Amino acid sequence: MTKAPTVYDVAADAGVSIATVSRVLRRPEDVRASTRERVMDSVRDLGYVPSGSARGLAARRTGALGLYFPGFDAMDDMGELSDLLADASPSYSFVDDVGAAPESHQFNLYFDEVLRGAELEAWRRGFALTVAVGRGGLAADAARDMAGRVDGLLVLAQSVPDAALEQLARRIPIVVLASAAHSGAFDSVTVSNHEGMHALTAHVIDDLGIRDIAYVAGPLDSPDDNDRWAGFESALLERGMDPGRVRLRRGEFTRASGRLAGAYLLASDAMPKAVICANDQMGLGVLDALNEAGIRVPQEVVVTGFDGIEAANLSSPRLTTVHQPMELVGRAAIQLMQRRLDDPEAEPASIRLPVKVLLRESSEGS
Amino acid sequence: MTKAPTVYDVAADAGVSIATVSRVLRRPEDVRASTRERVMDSVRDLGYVPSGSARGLAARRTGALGLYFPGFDAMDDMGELSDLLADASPSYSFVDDVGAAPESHQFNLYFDEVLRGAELEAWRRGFALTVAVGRGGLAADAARDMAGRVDGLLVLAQSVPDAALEQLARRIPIVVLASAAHSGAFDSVTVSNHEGMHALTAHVIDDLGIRDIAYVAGPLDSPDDNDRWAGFESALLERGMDPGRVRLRRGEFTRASGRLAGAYLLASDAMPKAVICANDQMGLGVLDALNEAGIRVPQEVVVTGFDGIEAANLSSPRLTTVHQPMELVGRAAIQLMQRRLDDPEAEPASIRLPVKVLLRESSEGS
DNA sequence: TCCAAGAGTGTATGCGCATACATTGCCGTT
DNA sequence: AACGGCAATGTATGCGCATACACTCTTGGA
Repeated sequence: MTKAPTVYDVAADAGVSIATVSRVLRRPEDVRASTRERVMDSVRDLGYVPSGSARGLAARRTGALGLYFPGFDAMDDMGELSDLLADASPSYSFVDDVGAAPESHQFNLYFDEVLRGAELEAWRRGFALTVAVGRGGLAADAARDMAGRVDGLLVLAQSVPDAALEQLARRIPIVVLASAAHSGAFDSVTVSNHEGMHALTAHVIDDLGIRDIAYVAGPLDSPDDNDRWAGFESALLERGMDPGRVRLRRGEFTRASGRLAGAYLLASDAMPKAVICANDQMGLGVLDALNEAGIRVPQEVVVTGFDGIEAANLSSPRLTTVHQPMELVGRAAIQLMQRRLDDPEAEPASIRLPVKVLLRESSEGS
Repeated sequence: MTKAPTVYDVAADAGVSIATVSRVLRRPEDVRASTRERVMDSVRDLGYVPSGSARGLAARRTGALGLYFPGFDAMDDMGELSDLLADASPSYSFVDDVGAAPESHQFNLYFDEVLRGAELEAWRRGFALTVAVGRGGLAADAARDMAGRVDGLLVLAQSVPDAALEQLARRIPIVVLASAAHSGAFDSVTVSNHEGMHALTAHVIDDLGIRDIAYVAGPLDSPDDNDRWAGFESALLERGMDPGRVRLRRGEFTRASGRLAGAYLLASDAMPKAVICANDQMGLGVLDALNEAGIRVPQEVVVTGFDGIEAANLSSPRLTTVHQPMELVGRAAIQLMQRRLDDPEAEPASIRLPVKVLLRESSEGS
């Protein structure tokens, strides 16, 4: 790891000026083939790697995009490095895991897929992708730091305070993901939460003939949750049913809170004929509770979720749900960003992606 | 999005020199409180965001770390932005998904978790994390580009050609993940593949009393696969069994190839009493094949996997497997990188993380 | 044969910041 | 009263590259 060679070193080695070295790397066709090869040889010989910082500074663009997620709160510390290096603990251990309760990851899957889509699309367009996960009060600082090192910032709903977001928007393009709230002010990508839940609810009522329905909602501050409830509500209203009379439980979008909701329903006088949940995790939790109580799904009660996470495809019975194109959300966001970078004056645009209602065994005869 | 304010603008606004502005941001305690506040006010008023490029250039460090993954090959294109914006397609659709075959994601889960661990740990240490996914022949270029913009590079085994890797190592610190091959040359993080598979195999032979075993291996070029096979092999040898006589099928680490392997075993004269698979995906595929053929697991055949992915916890029967601490791999890698950055002259270190043998229903009485 | 028009290359500059070093002002000492 | 020492701030420079502009050398047409 000797001192890193620079354009000057390469130029000297190849017997050309630094401008030519730069051209060989950025616009090879502007340089005569023989010169180009000579320079490339020097580049290889010296192991030259252009400095991203210098490039970014001179070109006024970094070639990187940022993706900012809301944070996982639970962040238990791990032992420090010294522990790991010095570790004399056994290299393996046995765990009797028979009969363990399945608790799949929290919301992670959602982010993972969005991230993958964004990464994919960013790469295709020649951008690097820098990710950051917001942590409570520091979100604004972290976002600012990030804003300084990228050409554009993708922000997941609720991960950055609005005030901070507007500040940043004065400096670099912002695309907001999964938040209907910001439509109009920023470019944004959302999914058809409303329509999806509406369609699913209509299916339960019209096709399955069920009118005795309970609803398991998510946190009040979730825009997704609001949209889904609105879709559910409108389906009821259209059919002359009163949403106010629906048994409503509110959970945390986790499997555990779904179990609680399920237990609550079990303890009530009469089970509803259908339990519509605002996301899959809670739907799976409800399934857990019902399975445990020996209630047959879907024969006695129909259960549905929302999101289309993998775990909903592996449960028994498999969970009917509304699939969100999460990877597409990430890709679409990058596309919007590209458009914004190409034309900074364009009107803010909003992409609303379609969802798929996946009818599975938790709502159908097997 | 007017012209971005710089230190000069802030300095002028606050009536100080640029050095003072810089100090306020980097070493606030070196500046008198009254001055500091005046500068901070200007920073806020102007919406100043320091340029990461300029900082990186002047300070000779970017404050970012890179994470380089081998690529997903299948990269089907999506419609372009114009399609999405103009899209008049319905906002939802119904899909009859009853009875669909569960095919969980490919290897993604593995990367997702490593990434999460790395992100977490990088954040804690004040680094940004830039991710890139290698794409075939361009891997070397992409890695080089990345190397120019970060202070250190984490590389997953096999994602960058060795020659390119050594080039880059001359410029910035490299930490290799999940590759025993590079130990000694680079800092590296691995898991106890050998020991884990050895322990699992010993359990099958000694505790379950099974000696009629088939092995479903992964690709030949996978170091993980090699290690696991070696662990399996050594367990047999220790017990006087001949690894050469084990029925061996080689797959692609995918569920589909696991199904194929299962079908092959079913078609053979006699089923073995245990099928040990080099990863979970293939183990799940074998389960699929056996379930379909009506073979009872574990009563007639024991099946095991390796990795500890979530899907292996949701199958029926749930899959006995060896859990890798994937998130820890990511975190440990960042810790190693930190150590290397702190002390560039340190001897290359290797962290080998312990695994957990998870005994579940696919190998035990329920 | 001479010149205009590129093609190819070099020179000079600035991107925005961190920081070494210089300068100023203030306080306590002698 | 003069001075040393330190805290606070300013001045000047360079980090490594892209690029506008200047310059030289060919080449083809008149």
